[in-house]
Amino acid sequence: MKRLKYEFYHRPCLQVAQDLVGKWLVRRLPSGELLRLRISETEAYCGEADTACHAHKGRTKRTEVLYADAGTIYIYLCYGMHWLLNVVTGDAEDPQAVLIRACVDAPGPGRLTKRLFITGELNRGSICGDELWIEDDGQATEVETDKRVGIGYASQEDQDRLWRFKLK
DNA sequence: TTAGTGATATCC
DNA sequence: GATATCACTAAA
Repeated sequence: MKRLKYEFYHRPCLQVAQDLVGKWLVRRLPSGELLRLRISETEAYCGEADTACHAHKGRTKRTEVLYADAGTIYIYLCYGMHWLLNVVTGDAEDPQAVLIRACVDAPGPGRLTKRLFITGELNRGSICGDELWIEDDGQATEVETDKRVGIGYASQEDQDRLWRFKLK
């Protein structure tokens, strides 16, 4: 098992999103217990030019994290009850991120975070730290693309982009 | 299909 | 200050 480092995340978000499929998301609980889930679905949100990206209207208190350097964790509360997990990619000051949408045995971004006890406390943390990280088992994976979901507010053009990546 | 839930952004 | 909106889920 190889732990993914800064260099992995310091690349264009489309590439990172694709490469994260099939990797292992590892969570260390305060109790010390380790939980591992295999990532089965991701989505890329590619900066201010992408109207589906939270940062497309510019910097706000909430999107500030997206402007941080690669490997920063971006977590926010959706619909008042679901924590969604993202990882910042690319250069600092370039607000792009990858949403971890699902793992094997944990379909849906909200369920995934619930299963791993992930909450807003981890927001702004590092994905290379000791609370949450991602490992590569070296196994080859087949990835298929699809349209992103839940972004009806974005431009038609952006809604049609195949920026969702799934384990085949 | 629809209700539930609360932070955030945007508008007074 | 108020309200509209949301990268969702569970129950029916």
